[in-house]
Amino acid sequence: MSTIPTATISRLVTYLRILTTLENHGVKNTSSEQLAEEAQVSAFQVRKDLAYFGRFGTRGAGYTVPTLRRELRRILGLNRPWNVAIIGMGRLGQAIADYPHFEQYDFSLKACFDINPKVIGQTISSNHVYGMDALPQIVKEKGIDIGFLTVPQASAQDAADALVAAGIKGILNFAPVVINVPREVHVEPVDFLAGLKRVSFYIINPGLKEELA
Amino acid sequence: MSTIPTATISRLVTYLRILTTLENHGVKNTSSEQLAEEAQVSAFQVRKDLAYFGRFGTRGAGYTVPTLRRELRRILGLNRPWNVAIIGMGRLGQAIADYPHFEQYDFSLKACFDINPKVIGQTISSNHVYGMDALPQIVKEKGIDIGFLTVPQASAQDAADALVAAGIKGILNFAPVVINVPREVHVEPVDFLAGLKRVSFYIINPGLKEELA
DNA sequence: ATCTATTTGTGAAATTTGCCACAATAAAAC
DNA sequence: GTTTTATTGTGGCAAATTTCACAAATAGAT
Ligand SMILES: NC(=O)c1ccc[n+]([C@@H]2O[C@H](COP(=O)([O-])OP(=O)(O)OC[C@H]3O[C@@H](n4cnc5c(N)ncnc54)[C@H](O)[C@@H]3O)[C@@H](O)[C@H]2O)c1
Ligand SMILES: NC(=O)c1ccc[n+]([C@@H]2O[C@H](COP(=O)([O-])OP(=O)(O)OC[C@H]3O[C@@H](n4cnc5c(N)ncnc54)[C@H](O)[C@@H]3O)[C@@H](O)[C@H]2O)c1
Repeated sequence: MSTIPTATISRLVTYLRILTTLENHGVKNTSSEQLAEEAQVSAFQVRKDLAYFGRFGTRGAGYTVPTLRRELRRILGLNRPWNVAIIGMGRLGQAIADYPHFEQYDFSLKACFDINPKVIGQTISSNHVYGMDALPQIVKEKGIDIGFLTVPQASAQDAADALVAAGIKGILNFAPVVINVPREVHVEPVDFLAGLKRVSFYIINPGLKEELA
Repeated sequence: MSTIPTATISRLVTYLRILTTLENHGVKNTSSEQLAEEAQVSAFQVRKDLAYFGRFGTRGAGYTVPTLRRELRRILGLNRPWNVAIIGMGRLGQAIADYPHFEQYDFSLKACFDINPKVIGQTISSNHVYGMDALPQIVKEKGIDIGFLTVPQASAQDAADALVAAGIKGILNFAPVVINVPREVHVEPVDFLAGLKRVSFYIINPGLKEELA
């Protein structure tokens, strides 16, 4: 298990989602073939991705939906609660605070932060908004693991530094900029404008899309 | 120019953003070294990425910021206006309609759509909300190229089918599901929950992050 | 109990992507 | 005008990733 492709982790998330949908529909068994079709990858790929972590199927019969789902949740670390905080309670931060689907996945919004005195002290979706100076203490007290960075581009590095100093372990970066953090902190970009620009490129270069069977 | 890595396109978007920031700060010249540092990749990578599309620098001197920026905008297709529509005017759709930074990039929000009779006919951020039956006609009339898919997971495939039937060329998919479209339509996922789950994995597996110099 | 039909798990090949060294070349210094 | 310095552009190599073929194993049929 020396190294695992990033793309594999992304696909595991997709497989998990498909398994959840199957389970909700009462489906008991599945196969690499079915997962592959839903995820739009090859069946080889599904099996190879799973093989990085162990053996989860039975030859000739395929996979048991609840079992594989449980295993993938364990592999991805989703079988434990994660405490998250939002940094920057502007339009996007507020929209995310309103989003009800976290709890369903054992992600729990524990605190909100902003730098604007007019916003600090308000209550947004039944969450108190703290000032940035309270960050280290609240992170420690509430055991916050992950920060959602929803501040303007120009403030993103500063806010990220504050999160790192407070001892956060992962950052979901919504700002359209590459932020610099120590290696032990993991950053995932969620970059809407970048996606839009990629769409632009692929529309004007239709030939450059990789062929799919 | 047979095939260009997807990762290269993502990095070009990053380089463009860096160049825009540099230009706004009045910086006239730059180098693969500087771009590499800001983008957190190697200088080789920057030069290789650019080499797919031509020669843009002068040896010994580096790159001229406005020139390289203009070239990247051309390569990415950002030197022309793009007309976009939002499908699904719930919390996220509304937040995006409010987002003012589109115009700055020659992306123009031309129409909003929903399936809920209570929402249809409303005006959101000075955009009229149309019913889904109006999609084909409005897409044609207003020359809409790109659709933002912000409907619930369960409706995403249906709404995507409607977009495809209406003749849209690209989709930014905010729903947490893999949608199935013909090859000539390009889909970019913007998947917040998937990012969150990847963070979870990398927090519990700190050893699996690729080494960086 | 044996055979047949499936479908997984995996080593090896093929492909893709990234890395690196260095020749080419332009600007600056002298 | 020549030399020095700097930095790009690129061909070849290494590493990572995907694809593939097939042996191993299991469930179900006979
Ligand atoms: N609004 C959208 O639809 C949208 C979509 C995608 C990405 N984004 C990105 O998300 C980020 C936020 O966007 P927005 O529209 O919510 O912006 P916004 O201006 O509405 O909100 C930003 C908030 O961050 C706070 N802030 C600023 N500096 C801070 C700091 N150093 N520490 C803590 N808080 C700080 C501000 O007080 C403000 O409340 C931006 O980077 C934007 O590009 C927004
Ligand atoms: N709210 C967030 O912060 C957030 C963040 C990331 C991703 N998402 C994803 O974005 C999507 C939308 O989230 P939301 O919170 O805005 O949901 P929402 O329920 O508030 O809004 C969804 C809207 O889509 C409309 N709709 C439903 N089916 C439709 C159809 N077939 N055609 C057209 N319109 C249709 C509904 O009438 C509603 O107005 C979801 O897939 C969600 O998972 C939301």
